[in-house]
Amino acid sequence: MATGRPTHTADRGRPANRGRGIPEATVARLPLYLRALTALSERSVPTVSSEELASAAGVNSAKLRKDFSYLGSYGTRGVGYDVEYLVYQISRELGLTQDWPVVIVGIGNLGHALANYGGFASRGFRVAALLDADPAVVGTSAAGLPVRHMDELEDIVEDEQVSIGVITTPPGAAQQVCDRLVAAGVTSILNFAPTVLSVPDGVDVRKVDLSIELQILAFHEQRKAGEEAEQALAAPAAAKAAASSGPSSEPVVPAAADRPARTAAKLRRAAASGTDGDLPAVMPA
Amino acid sequence: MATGRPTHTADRGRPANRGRGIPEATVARLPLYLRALTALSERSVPTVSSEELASAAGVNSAKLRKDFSYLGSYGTRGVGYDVEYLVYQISRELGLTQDWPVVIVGIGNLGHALANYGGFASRGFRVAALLDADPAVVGTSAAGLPVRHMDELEDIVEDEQVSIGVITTPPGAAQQVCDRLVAAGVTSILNFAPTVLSVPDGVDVRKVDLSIELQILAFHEQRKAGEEAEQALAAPAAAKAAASSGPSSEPVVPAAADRPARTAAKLRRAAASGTDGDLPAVMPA
DNA sequence: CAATCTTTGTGCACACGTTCACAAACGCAT
DNA sequence: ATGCGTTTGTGAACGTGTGCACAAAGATTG
Repeated sequence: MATGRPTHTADRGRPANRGRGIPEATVARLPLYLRALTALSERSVPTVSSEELASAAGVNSAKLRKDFSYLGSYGTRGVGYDVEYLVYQISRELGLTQDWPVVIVGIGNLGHALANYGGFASRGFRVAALLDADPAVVGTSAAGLPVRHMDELEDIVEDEQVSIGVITTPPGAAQQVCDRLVAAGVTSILNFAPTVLSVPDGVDVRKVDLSIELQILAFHEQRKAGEEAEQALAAPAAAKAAASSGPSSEPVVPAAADRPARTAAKLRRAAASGTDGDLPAVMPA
Repeated sequence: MATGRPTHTADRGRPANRGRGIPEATVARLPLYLRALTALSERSVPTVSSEELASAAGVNSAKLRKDFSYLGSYGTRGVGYDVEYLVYQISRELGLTQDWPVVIVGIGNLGHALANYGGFASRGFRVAALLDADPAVVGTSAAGLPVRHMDELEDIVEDEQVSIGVITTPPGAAQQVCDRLVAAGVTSILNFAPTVLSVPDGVDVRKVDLSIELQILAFHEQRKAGEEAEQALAAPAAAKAAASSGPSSEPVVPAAADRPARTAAKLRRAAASGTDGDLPAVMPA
């Protein structure tokens, strides 16, 4: 998911995209490349081709080359990219060569888990403080850090120069916490609460929402079930046609036929719901 | 973030987008609308205009109307949309009117947190089982459910007709777990491990990665710091020009000037790193 | 029933993102 | 030094997503 950057105030007319205007889609992929490159670096691989790296990162090689072209020309034709150099360039571009203190607000199950998360400490991110409003939680510790009270938020943000905040509170408290973070000087927020946050210009918000991800998966799952149901209806006729032709012809049976369990489950599901329920069950008043 | 749907096999030439082809971007927003609508429904609001709903969901109203137009024409001109009816239509479109059993594999801190997550149980999603490979974890319980051993995976997926799996294992185990899930019949995977998963056609993967989100925020944070540094350099001249003109004219001081803490922190940060480090520090061999 | 007001649904233009395909550039062997 | 194989960097075509602006459609009022 990506929350678009906040309409970029003071955007003096740049020549379309050159100079420093790295496309948002590219920025979102740089961490992916960086991870793959770091793995290569640990195996002491000196250079890598766009094809190999693209495969490792799960993207198209042309896309990867274009992405890198926005950073400058760091490859060598006929050879590929220097792994170490690319790691450095991407790290620098992403701002990972500096220290990023982060506060986590809301130390419930999720906040606790994030505090312990390994991927946090790496890449220049450092948990500066854990905060919670609940007196029962304040004073306990998580991941070796004490949970401090919300009232200390402003002081911590100022003292530690925190510019990134992570919200893992219940949805009801999220906007309030967000406002306090912003007022204290935080300009980037990662929101795990299922709430739409409103922030002033110049503050970035990205959201992570388990429920939304599952709903998107469910949509595609339902669509797949519907399609297989259609294919199942069309299959007998096709099979019959195939049987009537010579044995040298390609089998016309749908590819899904070799996955009995999956297909069976989906068909049962498609039968259970209306599959193709184009008729509205209730009309509005 | 969005993992594109797997190139949609059997895509008989549809007239561009009509019939059932809801754009991916629209699908990703439907859960957002649904949440806002559910809140309105609980407050017994009968109808809502695109403007109001768009504001609640944090999107443009024209976009929202276009999104709804893909589902059909469920609004009434001059009035707006019937809240209850829209809730039903979106739920049906997303497949939330049916039951979606889900398995969570990897019951560490994060898996534990997700099992307890409230947004899980709602909207038709049900945790069918918690799985882990570690004998020390198997047998314990989380969120009232027993943690079962990985070896039971295949039986559970078949018995409970699970089609969605959530991976919260360490990165090293993710691909292996993914393969087993797919082999067992799971066709949608939500991956929390920082790994690129490869799956056969017809299987959807979506990923959630804290580290990537933070890196994207860091990039924009760095960019903002650089811009403010530029403005700070240009500001004195502008301020001088403003002072020389009459008191009735608008102040030319940049908007950031009323946020001392934020600006100060960023400038310190910009000074610490190269801000505009266009000169490469090391050249490749 | 006509005039007016509100709000939807969508045509259109534009911005953004993706992919193909190929010339230019480089290493290496002969 | 020349030629050959490899791989980058990017122009161009295409597809997707966004937002404006407005006609059409319904509600409402007199």
